[in-house]
Amino acid sequence: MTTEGEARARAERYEPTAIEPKWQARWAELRLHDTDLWDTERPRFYLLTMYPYPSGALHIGHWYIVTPTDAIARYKRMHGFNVFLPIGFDAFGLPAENAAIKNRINPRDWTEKNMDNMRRQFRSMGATFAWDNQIATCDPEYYRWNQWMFTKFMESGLAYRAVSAVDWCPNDGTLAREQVEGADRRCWRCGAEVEKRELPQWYLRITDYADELLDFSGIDWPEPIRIMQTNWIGRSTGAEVVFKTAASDHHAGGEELRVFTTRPDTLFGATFMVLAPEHPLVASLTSPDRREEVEAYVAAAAAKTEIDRLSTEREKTGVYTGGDAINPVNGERIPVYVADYVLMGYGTGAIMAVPAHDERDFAFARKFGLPIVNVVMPRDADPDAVLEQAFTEHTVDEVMVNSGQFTGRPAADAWHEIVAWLRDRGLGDTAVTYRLRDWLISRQRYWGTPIPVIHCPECGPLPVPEGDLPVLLPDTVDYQGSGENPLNRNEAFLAVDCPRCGGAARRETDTMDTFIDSSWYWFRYLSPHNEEGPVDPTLVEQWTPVDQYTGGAEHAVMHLLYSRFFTKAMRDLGLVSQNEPFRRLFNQGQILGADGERMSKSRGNVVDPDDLVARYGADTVRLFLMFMGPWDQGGPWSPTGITGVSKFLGRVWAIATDPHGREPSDPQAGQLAAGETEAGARDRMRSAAHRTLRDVTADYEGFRWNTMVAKLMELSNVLWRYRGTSVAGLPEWDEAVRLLLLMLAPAAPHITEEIWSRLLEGRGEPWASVHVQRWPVVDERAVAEATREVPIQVNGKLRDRVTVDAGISELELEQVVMARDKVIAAVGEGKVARIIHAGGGKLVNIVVKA
RNA sequence: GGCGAAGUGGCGGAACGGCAGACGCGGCGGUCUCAAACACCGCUUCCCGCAAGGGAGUGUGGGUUCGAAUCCCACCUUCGCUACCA
Repeated sequence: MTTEGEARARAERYEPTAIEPKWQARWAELRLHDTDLWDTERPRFYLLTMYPYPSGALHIGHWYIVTPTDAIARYKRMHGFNVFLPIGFDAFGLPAENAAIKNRINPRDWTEKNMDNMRRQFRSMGATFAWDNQIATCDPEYYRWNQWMFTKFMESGLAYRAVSAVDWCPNDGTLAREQVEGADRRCWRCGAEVEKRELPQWYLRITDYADELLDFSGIDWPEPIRIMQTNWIGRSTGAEVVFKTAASDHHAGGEELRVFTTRPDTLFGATFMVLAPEHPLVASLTSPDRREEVEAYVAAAAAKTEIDRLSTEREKTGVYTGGDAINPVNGERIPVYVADYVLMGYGTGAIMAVPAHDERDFAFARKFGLPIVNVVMPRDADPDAVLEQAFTEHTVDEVMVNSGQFTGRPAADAWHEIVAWLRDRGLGDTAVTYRLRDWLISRQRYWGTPIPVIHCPECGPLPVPEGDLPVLLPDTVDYQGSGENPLNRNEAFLAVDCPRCGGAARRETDTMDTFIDSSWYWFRYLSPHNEEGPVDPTLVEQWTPVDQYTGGAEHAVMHLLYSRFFTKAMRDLGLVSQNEPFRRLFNQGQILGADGERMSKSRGNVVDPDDLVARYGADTVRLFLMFMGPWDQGGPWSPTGITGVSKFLGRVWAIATDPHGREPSDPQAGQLAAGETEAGARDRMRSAAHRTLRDVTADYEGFRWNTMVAKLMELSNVLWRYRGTSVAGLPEWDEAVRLLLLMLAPAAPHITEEIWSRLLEGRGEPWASVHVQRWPVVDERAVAEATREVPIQVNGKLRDRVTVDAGISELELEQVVMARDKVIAAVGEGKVARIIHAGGGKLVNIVVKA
C-alpha cells in the first residue's frame, strides 16, 4: 500500500543535465547523423546556416540561428531525406588581428583556441552537424582555392588592378570605415590624424554580372531581400550626352564633358553643370581668380567621409569654377560648378543641371541665383510660370515647352526624339548606369588570403603559377604594436623570382576581403580536403544549389549578392553548372541584448548560453528560443518565460514516464471531469493528437516555431488532465503520447530520445532512436468531429453560441438559431433581412433591419 | 528624403475577412507545508454589476463589407536598411 505522495516521490524527475551529455555522446558514437554524400537512394536536402566568426564564444544569438535550423534538419530526416547540415568558421578577419596586436600573439593561435571552444559549445546544443565536413577559412587547404580562382579570374579579365583612395593612418595603415572616429577623423587605435591615400588595389568585375544579378527567377527568396538587392544594383536607363567646354581666357575649350541623365527630354532646361570634386576636368576649367576657392572646396570634400558628405548636409554647397560649357542642343553657354552632391563614383561624375525638373538642382539654383527654365509642363499650364518647386512629374500628359524644334511635342515622345537627334549628330546615345560598383577585394592586412600575385619590375604584376600555390601566410608575424601589415616587412615572404623572366621580384602583400571566403564555402563543404580542385564536380552536381539557407538579415545585400556573383563566375570557369547558390532563403531576426541594443562585448550585454544550459538544459533553451516569437522577428533578450518551457518539458516527462501518477494537491486528480465519459475522453485524446499533428506539421514547414511549441503545449495540457485517470495508458493515450514525442523530437532531441528509449525498454522492445522514426501521418477520421459549436451574431455582434450536429443543414441550423432566447431578445422588434452562413457553417450572422 | 517591417492585455505573443487575446510569463486567490521554496488547482483585457448580464476595446481618423486586428485611403509612432544615384 503506497500513498500518492510516496508514488510521486518515487517517480523519477526530469534531469536534463543527466541525460543530455549521454545522448550527445551516444549519437556521436553511433554516427547517427553523419551524412553519406554518395548515397543517392534517398532524396537529398542541403541545409546551410551561415557560418560564424570565431569570436571566442557562442552567444544566445548563435543558438537562435542554429537550433531551429537543427530542428529543420531532424524534421527532414524523419521524412526520409538525406540531410547535409555542415558547419565551419569564417576564420580570417580583423578581430583576430586586433587581439593579436593587443596580446602580442599569433592570430592563428587565438583563432584556433576560439574555434575549439565554440565546437564544444555547438556540441552542447545537440546540433546534428556533419562534423567531418567542417572547414576553417584560415586553413591553407581552404584559402589556396581562393588564390587558385583569383588567378583564373586574372586570366579571364574578371580581376583587375586600379588605383583608389583608402583611409590611411601613418601608424596602423589602412583603416576600415568604423576605425575612423570622430568629426576630426582620427585613428581608433593610435589617435593619429587619418589621411586619404591613393593605392593600387585589386577589383573583381561584379558589374559585368549586374543584369544577370537582377534576375531572381528560379529562386525562392523573401521579397524584401530581392528588393534590397535590386536597389543596391540600381540599374537606371537614360542617355549619355556630350557637352563641350567653352573657350575662355584661361581655358582652350572644346573638351568633352560627358553626363548621364535619365531625363534627356529636359536637355533644353539645362542651365548649368555640376562636376564632382574629384572630376578630372575641374583643374583645367577653373579660372585663376577662382582657383583658391575651388581648391579649398575640393580639399574639404576629400577630407569628408562619404557618409559625412552625403548625410549631414541638407543645405547644398558648391563653387563656380569660372569655366563654362556649351549646351549641345541650343548652343547656349552655361556655367560649370563643383559640388559634392555629385559623386565621382556614379555615372560620369558630372551632371547637367535642370533646376526646373530636379529637386536637388532646383535647390542649388535657388541658392546660387541661377536661371530656371521650364521645358516640360502640363498641357494647359503657363509655359513660363514661376515654379515654387521642381516639376518632376512624368505622366502621359506633359508637353515640351521652351525646347526649340521639340516645343509642343508630347514629353513622353520627346525623350526618344531628343536621344535620336543627339545620336544622329554623335552627341549622345541611350546608356545604362548601375549604382553597383566593382568589388574592391584588396585589404592591407596580414590575417587573410594572400593575393597570389608577383610584381616584377620588368614584366609587371603576374599571377602566381598554379604549381606554386598556395602562397602561404608566414607563421612568424611581428606586429610591432601597430596595425600595419607585417607582411610588408617580411623579407622571406617578399623576395621571389619572377615566374616569367626569372629576375628578382616582390610578392603582393595585400590579402583578400573575407567576403571572398564566404562567397563559395558551401561548395567546399562537400569536399573540404579535395586536392584536385576547389570543388568536387560530381558532388556539386548532386548536392547544389543549397536547398535551404538560413541566416541573419544583416547580410541581405553584401554576402548574398557576392555569393550569387561568385556562383556565376565559377560557372563561367566551368567549375559548377548552377546559376544560383541558394534555392530557398530564410532570414531570421536578431536577438538583441536586454537593453534593446546589439549584443557586443563592449556593451556588456552578451548572454552566455552555457549558464542557461547548465541551469535548464539544452532542450529547454532550444525550445524557449523557438517559443519566444516569430523566427524572422528576433527582439530584445528576456529570460522571463523560460520557466514556462521548462515546466512544459517536465510535464511531458511526467505524462510519458508516469502516466498513472497523480498530483496530490489536485482536487480532481484521478477523476475525469464532471460529465465526461471514458469514451468521450478517448475520442478527445485521439482527435487532439491528430489535429495537433496536422497543425504542427504545417508549422514545421513554415518555420513557425512559436505556434508549433504552443500547440504541443496544448496537447500536453489535454494529456495532463487525463494523467492518473482511467483513460491513462489506454491505446488512445499511448498513441497521443507517441505522436507528442515524435512531434517534439526535432525541437527537443534529448528528452524525447530518453523517454523513447524508456518506453521501448518498458515494452521489452529493442532500442531504436526516436530520430530515425518516420514522421507520423494524420488520420483524417480522428480529426473530424461529430458536433461543432456555432457562434451566432446579430448584426455582426456576438450574441450566443450553439452546439449542433456536424452534418446539420443550413435550414435546420436556422431553425435552431432563431429559436434561441438570446437571439429572440437581440432581434427584438426588428425585421430579419438575411441570415448569413459564413465560412462553410463556421458562423451565423443574422442581419436585422430596424 | 527613399525603401522595407511593425504597432493587439502588465509582458512575449496568437488569430491575418467570421468567437480578439491561443500558448506562455507575470499578478491575485487557494492546496500541500510547522514555514518557505518547488509542485499543483482556480481566476486574470478594461469599465459597470454581488451576480446574471451589459458596455467598450487591436496606434489615430475615415472608408469598403452582413461582418475588419485582418482589405483600402490619410495620418501618427517605433525599428531595420539606405541615404542628394542625375
